[in-house]
Amino acid sequence: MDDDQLSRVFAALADPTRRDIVARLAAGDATVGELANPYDVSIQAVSKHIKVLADAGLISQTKDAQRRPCHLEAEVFELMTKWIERYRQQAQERYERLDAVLAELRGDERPTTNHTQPEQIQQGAAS
Amino acid sequence: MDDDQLSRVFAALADPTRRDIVARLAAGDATVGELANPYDVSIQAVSKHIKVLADAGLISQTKDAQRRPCHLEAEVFELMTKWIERYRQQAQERYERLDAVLAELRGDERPTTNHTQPEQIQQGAAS
DNA sequence: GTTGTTCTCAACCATTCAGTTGAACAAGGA
DNA sequence: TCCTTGTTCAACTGAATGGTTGAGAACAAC
Repeated sequence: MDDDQLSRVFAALADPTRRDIVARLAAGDATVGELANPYDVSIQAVSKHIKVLADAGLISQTKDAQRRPCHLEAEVFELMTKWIERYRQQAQERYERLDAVLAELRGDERPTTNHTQPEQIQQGAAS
Repeated sequence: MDDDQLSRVFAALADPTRRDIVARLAAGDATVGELANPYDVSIQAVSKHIKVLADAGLISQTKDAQRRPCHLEAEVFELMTKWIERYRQQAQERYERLDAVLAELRGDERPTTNHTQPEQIQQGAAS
């Protein structure tokens, strides 16, 4: 089931430590110990993080004696990008279409940026 | 803090119900009740999901009498895409570079697909 | 064999999270 | 005014999550 994998991928990347591990693996393969070094937490904790990433298919591990070098798998990123792009584009198109409609209704030529008339509720998202 | 927002966005999309809500909002704005309709869970549960999405900045809500129409915010998707693309490209480049090196080492011309020699460990990721 | 290294597994603890029910609030309609 | 509708808040429950420590497996080196 692809849906489940997508959930695992997003969940895996929801953790800053795991995103950091991914970032470092992008620069080159590394063993569990090497990856664990920069962090304050135990090796076991990092090992768990790596397992989460591997279960999501974001990384793979090979065998080298006692070592378990981790390798970033680029393909899964495309799965994510595809999902995101689909809805981003749809939303973007709707946005532009609505702007055009609003502009036409007012006999205006320049589409406005403020597409929703009622007042906005700001309840979170300190961006 | 941008890092925290990225965590919230990924965490928000790690839930299939919330991804579904996003998908439906991509087709057009909808109230909480409308969004809750298709699901078996209570309206309160969906209201919570919507709050998570709003806190992540993925959607915004406006006021219409008692109603709270939800609107998909396309900009945040770009934040994600940017993060993903950075590491996907790095990994891809490394992958291609390694293939080239391996090919050269063997005096080969055609780059192989099997870039890691040791046996792969398959511990998860039923893709 | 014994020792040291690298990593994972198991059990546990604290926190977070997705769901529930019940109450409250805000706005429109009788 | 009272009632209904739409939504959120509060308190609770059970499951999942991120961390810990301790033990053990697998391998290299002595």
